[in-house]
Amino acid sequence: MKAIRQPRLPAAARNLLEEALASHGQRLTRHRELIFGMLLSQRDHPTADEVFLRSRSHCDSLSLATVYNTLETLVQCGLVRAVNYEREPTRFCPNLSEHAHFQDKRTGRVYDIDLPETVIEQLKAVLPEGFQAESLELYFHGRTSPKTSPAESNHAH
Amino acid sequence: MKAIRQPRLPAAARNLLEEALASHGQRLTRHRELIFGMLLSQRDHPTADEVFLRSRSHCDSLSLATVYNTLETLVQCGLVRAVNYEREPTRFCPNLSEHAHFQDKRTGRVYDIDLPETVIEQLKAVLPEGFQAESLELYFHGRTSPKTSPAESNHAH
DNA sequence: AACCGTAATTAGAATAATTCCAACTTCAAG
DNA sequence: CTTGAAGTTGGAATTATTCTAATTACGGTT
Repeated sequence: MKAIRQPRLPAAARNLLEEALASHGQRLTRHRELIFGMLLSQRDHPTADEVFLRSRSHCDSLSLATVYNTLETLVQCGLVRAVNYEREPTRFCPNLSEHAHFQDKRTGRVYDIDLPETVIEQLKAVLPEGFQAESLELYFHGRTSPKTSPAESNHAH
Repeated sequence: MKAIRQPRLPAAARNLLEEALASHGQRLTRHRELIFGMLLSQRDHPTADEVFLRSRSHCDSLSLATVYNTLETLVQCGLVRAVNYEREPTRFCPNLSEHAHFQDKRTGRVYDIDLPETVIEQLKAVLPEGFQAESLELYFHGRTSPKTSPAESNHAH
């Protein structure tokens, strides 16, 4: 697991990661740090395979299985959301705020769409008696007009 | 393609099917009629495989490939919606009204949730300039309380 | 610093849903 | 009838993901 030159995670992100892992009884490892960092540094909703390729350049001897394991762990810990469009491979998105997703028909690219708290309330209000939602996924699919379509990453942060 | 005893489709449904197919340059065939009928008669969001098994009992020598083809055709024609939860196999749902889906954590069962027009408007209003949605999928995931949870099929019709 | 036990990682095999393909059949129109 | 396009077929191929069994790393304890 020789790291070639592992990019250091900003302290805030590192703490977030460490605590989220700890609260789920998991250790902070170099791989988890690396992969979480990769997701944060290029927020374009990569697939597991893309994460693998990107991470590989920082750590040889990283296996695809580890990437899957790690992404799963991050999802469990609530640090990352899994984004499933149609029957495309699952994409991953470092969480932070509640949001929906929008996929551009033409490019396949996925964008984050902020969801105001009020809208989320409204959505949950749509459920009949007896249904308790624990999660909610909202997917749009359509076109972006070239003029206004945002750049590669959604929120710099 | 010997039909053993193909259930006849109600005239209304048959017309709907025929017209939707015609408007997309497709023929009405026995298989398409059968499979559409299967979806209508048991609206529990079956997977392709389940549709295959159910249809098999009415038509021997039906192939799984045809089921996939036919379901795809029905989706193209707007008669059926594909429902994708997590990375489970795609389920199919005969359309009619705009609605969301709710999956029960415990049973895995999927329910239709009516979406009032006003809510849909609100949702589309959430999109920033430059995003034009052509479709919208809303997925809930959670628990149903046994008391109030609905029976097998969502809307008798 | 060596030891232990558990957690993490690994490579590769296995799985499962879906798609592809090339041959065959059906059917409507001429 | 023939003909050709559309529909169907079984099986092979693809692909994302999960599983497995073996190895390695690591924190806590002497």
